[in-house]
Amino acid sequence: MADNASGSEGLLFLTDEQLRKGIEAMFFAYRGFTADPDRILEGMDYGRAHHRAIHFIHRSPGLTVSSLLTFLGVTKQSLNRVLRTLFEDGLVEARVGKTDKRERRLHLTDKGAVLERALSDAQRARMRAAYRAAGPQAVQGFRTVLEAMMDPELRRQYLGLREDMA
Amino acid sequence: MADNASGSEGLLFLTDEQLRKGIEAMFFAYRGFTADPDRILEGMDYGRAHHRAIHFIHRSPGLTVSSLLTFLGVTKQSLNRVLRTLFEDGLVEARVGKTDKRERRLHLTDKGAVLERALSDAQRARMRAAYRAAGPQAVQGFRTVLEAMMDPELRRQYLGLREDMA
DNA sequence: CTTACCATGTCAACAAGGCTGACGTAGTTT
DNA sequence: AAACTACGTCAGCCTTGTTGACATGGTAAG
Repeated sequence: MADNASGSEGLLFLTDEQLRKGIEAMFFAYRGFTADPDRILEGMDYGRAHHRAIHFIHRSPGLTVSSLLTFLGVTKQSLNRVLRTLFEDGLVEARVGKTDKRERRLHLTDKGAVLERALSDAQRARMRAAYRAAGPQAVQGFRTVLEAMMDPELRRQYLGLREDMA
Repeated sequence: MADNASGSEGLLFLTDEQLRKGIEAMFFAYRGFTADPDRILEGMDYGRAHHRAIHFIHRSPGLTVSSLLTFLGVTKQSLNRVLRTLFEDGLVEARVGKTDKRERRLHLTDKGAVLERALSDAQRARMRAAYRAAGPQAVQGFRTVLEAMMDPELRRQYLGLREDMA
């Protein structure tokens, strides 16, 4: 298929075929994206849901349950099942909020931090390799497209917690 | 933690922080990516697994069950549960292979094609909007990074280097 | 200070979609 | 005839999502 004409001011390149390629790229890449952490978790009593919780608790220490809920986009019952095992196994601890004592602010324990490290090291290794192979120009584009693909609400979440840079 | 020095010939920009943002971008963007088809499927008796099967059958009409299996990366039992309902509802039909009669070559029916259209129209609309907003340069980078992120095996599938399904 | 929300946990039941293991049945190959 | 292959299927289990109802203690507003 000669699908050229993807000139530098680009509307013409948005053929259904091009878009389908993008869709499949997302599908296959996401599989790779989750593969390494999944491999680590397998055999332990944890799964992808635990990984996600651990990730966000690491990223925002002291966040509340309801904040975590909106990041993850699941029900509290679903999250609670996960959190409970993380408490029991001593990977996460909850401290009562200072100003509002109803809140439980979540933190990783040392033990939790160890697992977090292992998981994110694996995931970052793949991301780093991909970034290296693609180059900084491509990375910029990658982030731009992903950002544009998010629901506005989620994009706000994503951007809202950036501490710096663009 | 001043992460500056993200020079233009980039190795230095691969800080953990940068990588973490890439990871979260994947997470949030994938949610958006699946949101629209999910919305269509919800209420019907179908889910994301049906969407994936329909997608690949549409893309490669006449593919065999085992080819579909390797694209999807699930077990035959899992796939079969999905395929069965698609047969029963007349969205997909199987034709006995000409050369090898053990094979069942899968095709969408007209009815199946209608649903495929609805699903992929929704998904492409989002992809198209993101591509437009980001520009062709960014799209190029997007695809490059995603490709680099795939498992080698899956990348081969994606690039279509192994389609001996005739 | 009571009343009404709010943050969180929990019990119960259910569904989708993964998985393993074992077995069956045609059709193909040797 | 035997062995291998493509596919289907039964049965059971797991993770992770859902809804609905209810409990508890903290906060805020009347």
